[in-house]
Amino acid sequence: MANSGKKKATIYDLSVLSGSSPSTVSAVLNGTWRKRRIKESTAELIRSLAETHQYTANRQARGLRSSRSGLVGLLLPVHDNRYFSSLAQTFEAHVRSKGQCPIVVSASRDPEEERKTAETLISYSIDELFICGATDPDGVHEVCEAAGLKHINIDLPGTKVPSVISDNFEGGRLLTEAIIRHFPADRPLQPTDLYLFGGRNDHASHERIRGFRAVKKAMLGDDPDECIQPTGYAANNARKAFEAFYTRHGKLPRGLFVNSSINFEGLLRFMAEHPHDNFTDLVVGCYDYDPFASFLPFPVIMIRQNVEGMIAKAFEVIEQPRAAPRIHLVEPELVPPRTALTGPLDALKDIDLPRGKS
Amino acid sequence: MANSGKKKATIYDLSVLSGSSPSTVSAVLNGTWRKRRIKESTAELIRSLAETHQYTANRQARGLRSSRSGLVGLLLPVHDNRYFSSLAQTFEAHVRSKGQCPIVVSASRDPEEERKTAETLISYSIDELFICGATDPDGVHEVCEAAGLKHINIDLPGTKVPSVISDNFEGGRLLTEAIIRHFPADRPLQPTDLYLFGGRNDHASHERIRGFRAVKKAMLGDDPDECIQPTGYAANNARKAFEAFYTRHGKLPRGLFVNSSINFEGLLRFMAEHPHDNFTDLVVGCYDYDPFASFLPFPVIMIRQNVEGMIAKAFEVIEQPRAAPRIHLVEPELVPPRTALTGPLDALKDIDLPRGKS
DNA sequence: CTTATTTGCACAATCGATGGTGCAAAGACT
DNA sequence: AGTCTTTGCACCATCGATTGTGCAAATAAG
Repeated sequence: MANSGKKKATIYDLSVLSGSSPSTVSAVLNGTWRKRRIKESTAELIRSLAETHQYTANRQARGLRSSRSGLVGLLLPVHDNRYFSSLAQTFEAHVRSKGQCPIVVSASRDPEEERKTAETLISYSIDELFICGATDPDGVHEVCEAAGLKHINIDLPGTKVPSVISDNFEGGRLLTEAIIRHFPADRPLQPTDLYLFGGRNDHASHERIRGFRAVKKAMLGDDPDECIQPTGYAANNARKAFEAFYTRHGKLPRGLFVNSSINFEGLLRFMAEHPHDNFTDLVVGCYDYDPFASFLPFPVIMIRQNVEGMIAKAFEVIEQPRAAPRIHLVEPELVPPRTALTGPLDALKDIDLPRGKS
Repeated sequence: MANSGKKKATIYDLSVLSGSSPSTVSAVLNGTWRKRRIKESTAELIRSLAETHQYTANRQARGLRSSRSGLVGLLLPVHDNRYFSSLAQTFEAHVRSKGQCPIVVSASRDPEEERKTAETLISYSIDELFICGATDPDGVHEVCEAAGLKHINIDLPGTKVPSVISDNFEGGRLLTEAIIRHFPADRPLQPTDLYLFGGRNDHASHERIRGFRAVKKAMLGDDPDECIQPTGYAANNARKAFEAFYTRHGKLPRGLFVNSSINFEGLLRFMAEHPHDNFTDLVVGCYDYDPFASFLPFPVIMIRQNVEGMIAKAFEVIEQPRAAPRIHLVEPELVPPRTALTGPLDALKDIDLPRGKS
């Protein structure tokens, strides 16, 4: 670590150096100087001084005065997940393009932590908050509302402000249909061959399950309750559920609808404990996309949510002064097995910096 | 979105309500009140008022006065990556446990953007900065140094302040050895059967390559230069390199050392374009861990970096007043094929909130 | 040469929390 | 009762940038 004693230059330093007042310096450096009829030459002098002294405005002071901070918050369940980190990546690009600074935090899907975390962000006077995948969006809403903070829901809807979410019903339908069609006509899937694992009592799970059941009923004729196993969003819970099924039936279901990649990891954990099983008669549909999962040794059909579309829509809606608290659906995309899609990172150039040191 | 007119309560509001002065309110609510000899009953009154009015201190005002913000920065190359998002997750837990607020941003491995981003964070008066995987750590150092900001390098080392990084040489050695040993004795690997793809002119790549070459030389007797293909950190560049090799030789190398998961994605993209190839005589070693990759239909040996260990070490070192700019190595872990490891998310309880609405 | 107008900028209040200082009132002590 | 402490708190400057207002000097108009 390092911490030299140097301090940052302030408008007062520059005002002394330039022989003008702090307010003049401030106006010049924040762009409002024409309105204040500052001479071009004065502005030029101050700008060059700022340049040589590496002046940058103290955001805390500016924010205190203007009660805006330039910070835009994103509240996630977790970072450590392909879908959410992709949201973070896209979110950051949008925020930075508006000249603001993203502040991304996670709250573990815990309602209490969600509210506390929102409070913390509010104490930094953030300008807007994007509430993503929250277990209790309306709880966070109360907190934002009390602070007069603009906010919007993503991924999981609330009832108080607009929500931008995936069309989970349609995605569930698409995925279920693709799983069923993947089986050959001579060995078709029976209703009890197709199970859904993962998810919980949230809007997304409900919709996906609704889509799953609708398609099952329509295509397979029946839709037994036992085939729905909303085991939550934890790999180990999913693993236990697969294990339990396996113990009871001596095999896995032929068709699996796995709700989210974290539960797919649970399936892997289960498989790791059964190294001699080949799972040849198995088709997995996963509501989430991961390129590696797509190439696993059994057919894996995936859903990729339209992250860029959702973020863009959310930024559009949050700017509308008095938008109604309706749900905006964004269509997800079905990804066939063995597909390597590009992501937000592909937009980056891969630069190489020639470096002096080895 | 929503934005009611309400304002947050301030110490001035509470001072009026309680009949005491703002400084008394401040002292009570920030814990310094005993030092100021405030009566217990006064403190109690103010605390209850703060409670009912949902008071939280304005961090910008506090930060302005104290020239600290409670923000701790993490500068990443990208969010959208299992390794870095796992670092973000672990970082956040550490920061929050100290009562501070994490602010995680990415700078795309671009030296200029890295410096600019650091400047932005500095303008928010962050208290510390963790520089992770930066292409030009010393460039960021200059910026921090000028602002008197404590900072430390992670993942890629700099020369000016301490660095906490993986033992990439050892990791490279481990991985290379495991790849070679994975081939049966009757069909052993030849020197030109084992290629390394990915990475660039950075410290981590150098060390991994050094480990790779050392083991190759020792175990296979030779180590041709052509087997080193540092194609960068972009999936498509890697894909092209695999394609080029394939075009030239009609097959892939039997053994592949893939430097980072993003380049592994490049391999998948290549494979997606060759759906009829089975790639049966192939062993991949990847310097990064991903559970799905671990279960691919060919043997995949992986390296998992010790994220928790690195973050913990970094927090330890950054608190040392005048630590020398040395490199702290953290040992990575070899992960055999078909292994589903647990991650930071497993520490979270999977709570379910019973909700009124469907 | 006056009066009106415009130009160019300085002054000072403000945002909310902090912390040094000062000073009454209450209590201790002689 | 008079002096000395201690207690309990108020007052005020401060952090750095923003912004409404005021006022000279320069210029234009008559």
